[in-house]
Formats: sequence, C-alpha cells, structure tokens
Amino acid sequence: MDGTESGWTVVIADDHPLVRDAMRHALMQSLNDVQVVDASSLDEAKAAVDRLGAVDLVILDLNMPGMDGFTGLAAMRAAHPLVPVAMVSATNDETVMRRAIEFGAAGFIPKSAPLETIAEAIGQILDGQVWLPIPRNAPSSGTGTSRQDIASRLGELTPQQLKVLSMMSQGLLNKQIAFELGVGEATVKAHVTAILKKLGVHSRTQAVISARLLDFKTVD
Amino acid sequence: MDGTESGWTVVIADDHPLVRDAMRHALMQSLNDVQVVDASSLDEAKAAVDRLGAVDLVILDLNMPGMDGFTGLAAMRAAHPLVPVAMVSATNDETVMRRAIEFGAAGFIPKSAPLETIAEAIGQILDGQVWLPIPRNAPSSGTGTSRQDIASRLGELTPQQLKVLSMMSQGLLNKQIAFELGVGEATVKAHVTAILKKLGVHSRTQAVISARLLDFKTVD
DNA sequence: GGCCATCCCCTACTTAGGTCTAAGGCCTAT
DNA sequence: ATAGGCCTTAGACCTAAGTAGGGGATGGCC
Repeated sequence: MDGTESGWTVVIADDHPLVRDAMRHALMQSLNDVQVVDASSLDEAKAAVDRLGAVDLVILDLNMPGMDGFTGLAAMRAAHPLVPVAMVSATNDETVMRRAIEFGAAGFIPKSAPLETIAEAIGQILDGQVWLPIPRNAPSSGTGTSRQDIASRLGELTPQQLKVLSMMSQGLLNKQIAFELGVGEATVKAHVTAILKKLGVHSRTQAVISARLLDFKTVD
Repeated sequence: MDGTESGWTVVIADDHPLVRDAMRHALMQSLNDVQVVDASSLDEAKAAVDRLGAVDLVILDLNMPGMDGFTGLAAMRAAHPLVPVAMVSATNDETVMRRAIEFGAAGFIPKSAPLETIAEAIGQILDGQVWLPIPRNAPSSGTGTSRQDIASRLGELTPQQLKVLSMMSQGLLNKQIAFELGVGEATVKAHVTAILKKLGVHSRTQAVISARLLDFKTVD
C-alpha cells in the first residue's frame, strides 16, 4: 500500500448488478491498474477472497443476502482478518456508520456520496487509513428514533393512553375522542400530553407519524 | 423502439450519483443515440423536463429527496402527463410495483435485476409498453380505490402545496415549514388550508395520514 | 388592451392543541 | 393505614392550527 506497487485487487459484493457496475467504473476511473471481482452474496465474496488469496479490499453492501446486518461483516472479518473491508449502504445514520467501524470495517461509504468522494474514500482505505463521511466524535445527536426505540416507548403507555393514541392516529379531534370514550376533553388533553412526553415528541402530528411507523392498528 | 428514429432523451432522477452513473452506462450500451440528463431530486427532474420539452422517458427513484413515496410520482405525472415514467427502487415487493403502475408509472425496475433485464425493460417502455418484472393480473385487492382517490387528489395540489404537505407529513410545524421555504407562517397556513380542502379532510393530522398512505420508505 | 383564472403571499381573527397546577376517587401492594 | 399508580377533571394560560378575505404577479383568452 505504498502506491509504487500497483495492481490492486478488489472484491465488490453487492446484490445489485447496477451498483456493482457503477462501483467498478468508479474504481477504474480513479485507480489505473485494478482488478475487480464481482460477488452477489456474502458467501460468494468469502469464496472469492479464499480463491484469490491476496485481496487489497472488499467492498461489502450492508443489505445483502447473507449479511444479516453486521453479522455478515463480523463473519468476513473472522475469516480474513487481514483484508480491509469497506461497508457500503444507502443509509446516512451515524450510529450505523460508527457501529460498522466498531465491527472492524475500515470505512463506511454512503451511496448518496458524490463519485469523487467515493473514489477518495477508497483511495484512503487502500492506503491503510480509516474513512468516515462524518467527524469521528460528533455527538450523534438525539434523533435516533428507530423502530425498536418507538416500540419500547409505546410499551410504556397505559391502556387508556394507547386508546387515545389510536384515535389520534385515525385523525380524530380531542373533542371527538372525549365523546367516544365518555370523558371530558380536559382528560384527553392530559392523556395527549402524557403520550407526547413518553414518545419524546412535541406535537400531535409527530406522535401520529411515530404510531403509524409501527403500523399501529386500531384497538377499539 | 424501431431503431430508425433514434435520438432518445432520458432524464435520470436518483440521489445516488453511483446509480445515475450505472444507469447511464446501461442506457448508452443498449441504445445507440441517447441523450442522458441527470437529476438528483424530484424538483431537478421536473425542471429538466420543463426545460427540455420533448423527453422520452423519466427514470425516477422511489426513495429520493422530494419523493415522499408515491407522492412524487403523482406530482410528476400531474406536471407532465405525457412523459412516461419508469420507477426504480431496491424493493422487490409486488404490491409496491403494482401500486407504482396504478399511479401512472410505465414500468417498475428493481435495482436487483441484472443489467440485461434493465436494458430490456427500458427498451420496452420507450416502445410505449408497460413493463413489470411480474405477471400483470393478481388483483392485489385491498384499498386500491381509496389510494387511487388520494393520488388523483394529490395531483390537484400546486407544487408549493406538495412541498408543504411533504413537510407536514414529516412532523414539521407551520413555523418550521415557513422558515425552510423562506416565507411567512401565514402563507404556510394558507397553503395548509388549501391542502385540507383539496384532500377533503378537516385537520392537519388527517392530511398527514392520507399523505403517508402513499408514502413507502424502503431501507435498501 | 381588458378579462379571468391561478397561484402565491399576506394581515387579522377564531378555534384547537398543549402545558401547568391542583385535586378527588379508585385500585393494589406494603 | 399509607403510598403509589392510573384515570379523571377544572381553570388559567400560551402556542399552534385553521379560516376569511384581500393584494399582487403571472399567463392564457376574447
């Protein structure tokens, strides 16, 4: 990896032929002497590395048959600890990127990145460095609202609150909910406030969006 | 696709430069005289079609800034009813594909398809046919009518109103929407009122529910 | 030109949504 | 008996949401 010795060998593992093709073009454009090997599943990728022996980089799609999230990355690392792996995915989620590094990836390349950035990233990784599209220490902020997160928050709701949330997500007004449940509007408002707090959002609309993300169905 | 009259013009709208690039290669490989125009967002795509006038095909990614699932497709169809649209996405979900056709797409191309299949699909679509990777019958049942209904109502919205609705369905407040668009909050409220009227609902929450019925996010 | 329709933007107003504080009744566990 | 959780309500208060109506710019149409 000093640049004088050229002739890189790179394995591209992605189940989308389209993406493999594009990645190959990007590689051949930025490196002058590179051999590219295709793989459309994790097993194929591992077999390719076994066969070739000296591989300089494996480009792994995060969502691919056999990957199962990061378990595929871990498997690849276990089988070939010396071969650097660059993860590729459509996500921009910082926590995902960081976790990829924790699992031994040498870099994370979002598909949304411009071609030059991708080329630069691959160059740095081939050079032995770690590449991330974000600063390495950023606070990761607070918007980590994954499904599981929401699901666990929903579990904290009391039965009555669940009913109210269900009606909210059908588009009912507080007044209508109060009538349906046979209680006062003030009560409904109290429930709504509690729901918003537990879900960690700040408006009725956001609560409804969260609920519908889980295909939250009517209780009635 | 008769080969005698050549000179196609195709707009590729995808936020991933990698995919655009690959698609361009696929196009140039299977068609001999084709002009390809890039767009990285729905707005850019619409602007490109406006500018070029005679466009033979728009290739639209389902997951892209401004798309909001099928909302973007509906908007594009409303703005340019005569231009065929080919949807592209990483999903293989049949219901999603069929729904794309219901909303006026001329075809649905899964990214996981081999390059030859993609080329063949585009050829057929340019030839005026509808292309799907699956048989056309199977009724898909369900809420087809109401979806259709919503789609046609969405088509009546002005561009600005679509933007506002999109932001509403992300849980933004009127104030935030106003800031993002660089207008006054009162303006946003006026748009919201118009949206509610056109969608036939009576509250922001109901509008968001309707909009999200057309919203299909995949992780790909 | 004048006309009409549409869209976008705005001010001023009314209503719905949401917070805060405080409090009573019900049930269950300690 | 006491404590704690849940459901309930009330009133005051503030902010967000939605309505009504008008002004200005554009573009097609007679």
